[in-house]
Amino acid sequence: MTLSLSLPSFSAKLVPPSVYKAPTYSYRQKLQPFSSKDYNFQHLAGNLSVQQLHKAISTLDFASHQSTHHEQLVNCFLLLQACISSRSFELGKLLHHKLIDSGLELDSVFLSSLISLYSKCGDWKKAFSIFQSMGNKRDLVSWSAMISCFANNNMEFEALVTFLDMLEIGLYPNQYCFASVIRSCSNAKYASIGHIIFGIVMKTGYFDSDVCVGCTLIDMFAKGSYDMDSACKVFDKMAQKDVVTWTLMITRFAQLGCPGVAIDLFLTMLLNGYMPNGFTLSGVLSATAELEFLSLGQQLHSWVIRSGLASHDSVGCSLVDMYTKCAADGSVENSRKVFDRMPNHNVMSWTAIIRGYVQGSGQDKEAIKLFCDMLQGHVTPNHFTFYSVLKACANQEDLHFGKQLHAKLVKLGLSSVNSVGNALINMYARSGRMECARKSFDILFENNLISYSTIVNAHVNYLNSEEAFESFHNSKHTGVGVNSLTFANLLNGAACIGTIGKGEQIHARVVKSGFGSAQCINNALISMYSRCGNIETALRVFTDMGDRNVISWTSVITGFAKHGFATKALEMFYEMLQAGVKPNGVTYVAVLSACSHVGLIDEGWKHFNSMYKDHGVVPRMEHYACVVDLLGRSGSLSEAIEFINSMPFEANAVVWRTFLGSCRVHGNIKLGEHAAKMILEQDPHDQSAHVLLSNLYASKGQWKDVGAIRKAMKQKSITKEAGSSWIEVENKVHKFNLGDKSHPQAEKIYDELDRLASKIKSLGYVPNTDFVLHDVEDEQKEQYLFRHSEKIAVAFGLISTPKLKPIRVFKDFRVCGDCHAAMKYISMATGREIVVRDATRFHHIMDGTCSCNDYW
DNA sequence: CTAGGGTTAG
Repeated sequence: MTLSLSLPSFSAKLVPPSVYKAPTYSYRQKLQPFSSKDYNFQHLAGNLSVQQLHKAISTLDFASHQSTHHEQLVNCFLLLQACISSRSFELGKLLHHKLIDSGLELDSVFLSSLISLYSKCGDWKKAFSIFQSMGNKRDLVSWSAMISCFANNNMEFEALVTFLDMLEIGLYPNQYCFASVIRSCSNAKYASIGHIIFGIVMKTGYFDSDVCVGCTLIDMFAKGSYDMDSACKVFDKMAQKDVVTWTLMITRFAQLGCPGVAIDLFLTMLLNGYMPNGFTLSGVLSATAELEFLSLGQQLHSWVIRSGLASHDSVGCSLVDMYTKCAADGSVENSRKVFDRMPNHNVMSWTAIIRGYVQGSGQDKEAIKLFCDMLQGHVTPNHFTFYSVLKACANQEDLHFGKQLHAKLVKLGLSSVNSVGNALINMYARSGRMECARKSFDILFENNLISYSTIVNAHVNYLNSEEAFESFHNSKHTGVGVNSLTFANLLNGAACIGTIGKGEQIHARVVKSGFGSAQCINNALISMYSRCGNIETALRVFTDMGDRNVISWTSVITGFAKHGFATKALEMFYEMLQAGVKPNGVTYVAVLSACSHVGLIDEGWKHFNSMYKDHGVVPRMEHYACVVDLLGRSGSLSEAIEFINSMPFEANAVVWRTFLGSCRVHGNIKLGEHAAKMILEQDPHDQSAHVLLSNLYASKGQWKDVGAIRKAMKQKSITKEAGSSWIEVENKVHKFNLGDKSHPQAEKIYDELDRLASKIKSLGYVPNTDFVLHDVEDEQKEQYLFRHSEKIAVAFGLISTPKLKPIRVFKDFRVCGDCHAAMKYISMATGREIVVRDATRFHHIMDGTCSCNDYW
């Protein structure tokens, strides 16, 4: 549906305000006490409690002759107003039904209020039927009420059409009408119409004279186009301001990521003599929470108590939230105190405290308990509540409760709401139930970037590379709630898989979205390009970005390290120190691994010794593992084991696994067995220990030992995960397993493999059957080698990509030694550059040599 | 009579 609106014909229909006559009729002037002697509505209507209202309405007696019809109407009208202002909509409806039964005729004033009643309780159909039944009794007020009703119920299109219809019949809009119609332009879809109406409002003068109109305009810019500049211009030009205006500006700045500005505005507001109310406080408290500005939060809290605003619902919620977000140690104590002292709890306060337990302290069991308490207290959870509880469930080993919630959510129709759906995806993905995760994704109302980023991350964690981006391809950028973190997540997904095509697409979206300068995005871009094999572009992003932090530097150093450019990595490291950026633990992992990838043993030692001494970074297990790798990889196995024994804490499986890897490379069975023993002591089911040791035996031809390990694995029901390789061609990821024939072009691929085999043999390639891990005849061994997934991926790359482009292959495990050798020959035979990323590093293979110098 | 401001999220 589109709405076309052209300014000339539109304004030609406007009648000047003086022509329009406001109704002279007023209920206020003709108040009379109603039949029941118990209530003097004239005084009480505004202050009736819900119980009193209920009694008054249920005891209404229209048959009584003590008062005239008009007096009865006047009093009913007051009751209706009381119902609306106390949000007792059910009572309001009861009143309406009683009036219908009484047969009293309702005038346009009364009917407009009824439209408002139904509008506010969400029953726009009823409101509309009243409006339609009014026929020619419709006046400006009833039109305004109807427009407002559509705006309230997310029917912007209908609101705008109604507005146009009203102009059509020659009514001139007043401030109420403008406020409603502008509100429906807060939807980004109608931003351009909003600008036209803005122009008209400027001419009418309502913009200067009416605070409400100004407020809706501010919101139109803030909500519809995230355009705080224009919002500020409206704010500055407004002749009249009040608490609401200030509050609006404060909350919008806080919501749009400028909490500092929000707090400044709050102070300016105080300096200008405005008295903040509950809404203001809750807005500024959110800003405070966002900045984790605890001391200001505490000051505001004491002010809240002194000013008596503590009983304000949303202030309580904001305080609960502020204390959880500001607690450096994640404690919920302060939040809990605020929560317990709140006079009444609603969905929001329950959700705030539950969220506190989940996010702050990770006390998931307590969060689930609170959720049950909430249900017991008959408070209905909303999708935010479910979001938090599902997060708590995701951390439980037993998904029983989580599944129950899922069933409940389906019944409530909430499972397709984005935030809930994302929480479900997360919950299932965490426990590896990818099918359930996928189903939760498929039923989402709106597959926006955030849900894509959730499912992509979920798949990435389980290395379902071909599925991860399958859906991303068609994703639409809805822009709703997307922030820099969304993009960073997506980039991380692309990086994990190594799909540079998707990575570039996301990069383009980032640029379009205006998040291009965000530091976390640039850091993610550096990492993405480098992990996808394009270190040059990674470096360019790094050079071009304005504001670099440790993460930016570390990302680029890691990039160089992984690509085997140790000297470049170390140069960057020194440059970073020169720039005055303090290295952290991750930086040292990058530096040490750079050294170990090229065998710079002395340099590595130097940094390991200086990290604490010169930069105060305490070496952790992973740093020790780097040194073990540094020594072991270079063949100094006995030094490595000496180093392990001298560590200040007991080596964990990671360290031993690193060492076992070195034993495999250098063929040392005795030390390898020891390492495997140490790993299995910590975890008898460790898969890598079994596989590495078995491979070590196999390479030495000790088939009996290989068999023994196989048997042991079978007994412990440990399965060997099959390694796989993948390659991206024309934006699609093609994944291959060992001996894979499932690809549609399998026949062509295997033909190419055969051709390659004979071609490279003539160049001197000798199959290295040490890498065949089964005990079979030599001839068969050779065939086995040519079924390796990395060779299949390379062959596919050769037949399906243009000649000049490098072939980028990814493997989830270490590349096999024979494949590595074969690829060097293949690069010679075909003149193609082959880039391989395996579990540990990159290999750039060209003209028969590899950037790793066969040291890896 | 009809209009403006609030919490929680990936």
